[in-house]
Amino acid sequence: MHDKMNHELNPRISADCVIFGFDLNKLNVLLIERETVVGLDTYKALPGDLIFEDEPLDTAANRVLNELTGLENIYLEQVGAFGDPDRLSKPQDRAWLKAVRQDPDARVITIGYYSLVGMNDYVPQPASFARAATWIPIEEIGELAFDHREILDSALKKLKEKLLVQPIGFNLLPEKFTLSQLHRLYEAILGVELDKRNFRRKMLKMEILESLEERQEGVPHKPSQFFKFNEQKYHDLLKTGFDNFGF
Amino acid sequence: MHDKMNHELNPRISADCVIFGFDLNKLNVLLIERETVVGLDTYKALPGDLIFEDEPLDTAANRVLNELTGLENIYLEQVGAFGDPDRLSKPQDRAWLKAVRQDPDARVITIGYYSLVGMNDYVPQPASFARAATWIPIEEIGELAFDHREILDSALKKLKEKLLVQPIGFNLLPEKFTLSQLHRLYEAILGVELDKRNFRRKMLKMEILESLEERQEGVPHKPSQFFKFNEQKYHDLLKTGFDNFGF
DNA sequence: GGACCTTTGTGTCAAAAATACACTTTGCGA
DNA sequence: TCGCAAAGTGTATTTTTGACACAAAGGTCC
Repeated sequence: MHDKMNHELNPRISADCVIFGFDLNKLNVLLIERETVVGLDTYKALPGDLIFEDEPLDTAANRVLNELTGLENIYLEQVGAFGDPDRLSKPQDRAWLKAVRQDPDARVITIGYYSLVGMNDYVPQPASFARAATWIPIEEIGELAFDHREILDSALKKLKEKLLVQPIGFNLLPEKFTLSQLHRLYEAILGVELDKRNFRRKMLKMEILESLEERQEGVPHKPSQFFKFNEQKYHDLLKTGFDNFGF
Repeated sequence: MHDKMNHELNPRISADCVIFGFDLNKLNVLLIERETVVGLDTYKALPGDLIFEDEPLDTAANRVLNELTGLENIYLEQVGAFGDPDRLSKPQDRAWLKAVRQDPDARVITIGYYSLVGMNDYVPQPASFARAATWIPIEEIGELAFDHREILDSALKKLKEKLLVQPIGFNLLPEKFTLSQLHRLYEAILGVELDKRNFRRKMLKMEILESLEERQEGVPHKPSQFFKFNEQKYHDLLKTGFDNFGF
C-alpha cells in the first residue's frame, strides 16, 4: 500500500437528527435556532453535534438529540453520510463554527438520522436548553445551516418511501386518534390528496386498527370515532412489511 | 457549549464498495483477497480504503474502487455509515491493520456503497493489482473482514427494496439479453421463484423493452429472442419510479 | 432420420385490488 | 330550526394478480 499519509482524512464526525412531528394537520420538523452571531441573523439548523470517540453512531445520535432537545429514547433511523469538503458554503456556518469549535476548519462528515414523534409528546421548552428547539411546518423551512437542507430532503424522501412499504403513524399520532387524522397524516407526508373512502377501506383491511367506543366531543360537526393501533399486528406488519402498498 | 475536547472523535473514514455482478445465472459480489498474514489464513473483504482529506465521499468511493479493482466510472449508491467502536472483533482484522496502517487502533467509520455491473464488463485481472479481486457467488460468501458482512447484507437489502420500485438490470446485463436472463436476474436478487408468464407480462407492460430481430444461435433448444432496453423510457421510469411493483 | 431432450414462448380464467364517485348523518352554533 | 362542517358509508368498473399446461424450435445422440 503506497503512502497516503499526507492525504489521509482526519475529520470530525457529527450526527444530525431530522425529527418529524405531526400536529394533526401538518408535518413539522424540530429545528434549533442557532444563536445570533454579532452582525449576522439567527439561522436554523437540525439538532446535531460531534460524536464521541468511543460511542456507537446510533448512541451518539440519541445523546446529541437529547442534549439539544431533551428528547429521550427515540428510535432513530439512519439516512446516510453527508459532508463534502465544500460543506461550509455560507458565511453564517463559518462564523458559527468559529465561535464554538476548537478547530472550525476541520472537515466534518455528518451522519443523518430521522425519527417520528408525536408533537404532543414533545413540547419545546425554550428556557431549559441553551438553544431553543422549535417545531417548524415543513413547507415553511427554507435554507438551513451547513448541508442540513440536503439531509432533511433525504430524510423526507426516505420517509415517503417507507410509508409505501410499512405502516407508519404509530409514533406520530397520539394513542387515540381518528381515521381522518391518520388520513391527513398520510397526505401530509406524501404531499398528495388521497380519496377518503379508499383510504379508509385500505387501512381497515390491514387490521392494525382497533375501533374504540369513544368518540370526539365538543366538535361542531359529527363526532368521529377514535381508534388505536393493535400493537401486536402493527409490529408484525412492521417486520414483514407489505409488498404492495401504493396509493 | 461545554468542553468535549477529550471525548471528541478523531477517526479515520473509509469507503467500502459492494459491487454486484450477474453471470446470467447467479448474483455475485466482487471481493478482495486480503494477503495472508503469517500464521493466519487469507480472508476476504470488500474493496475499500481510507478516503482523502479533500475528497467528496462519492469521489473517494470511486477512487478506492478503481485502485483496488480497476473498475472506472461506476455509479455508486450509498448504503450508509457503519463503524461501531467494536468493529475490530476478529484477530485477522487487527493483524491486517497492523501490517498496513500507521495507526491501526484508530477508530474507523466506513461509508458503504453499492453498485451493479455486468460481469462481462469486468474480468478480474489478478496480476495487475496488489490484491486479487474476484467474483464470488453470493451464497458462497461467509464471514468477511471487519463489519463487511453487515455492509453487504445492508446493500443487498437496499437492492431488493429498490428492485420492487424501480427497473433494474440495465447495468447488470449485456446490451442484448433475453427475457429469461432478465427473469433469472430478478430471481437471483430477490431469492424467490417468479412465474415465467406473469413475469413476462409484467415486464412487457412496462414498455421499457424493445424486442430485436436477433435470436440466440447454437443453443440446443429453441433459441430465444434478444431484447434491449429502451433507454429513454428506462430512465424516465427510473426518475419517477413506479408506485406498484410487487412480485 | 427419428426419437429425445431442453428451453422458449404463449392464453385464459377467477380472484383480488384499485379507482372513481355522492349522499346521509351528526352535533354544534347562530 | 336552519345552516354549517366534517364523518361515515357502498357500488360499479376497470385493472392487476395469480395459478396453471402445452406446443414450438433446435440441437444431440443413436
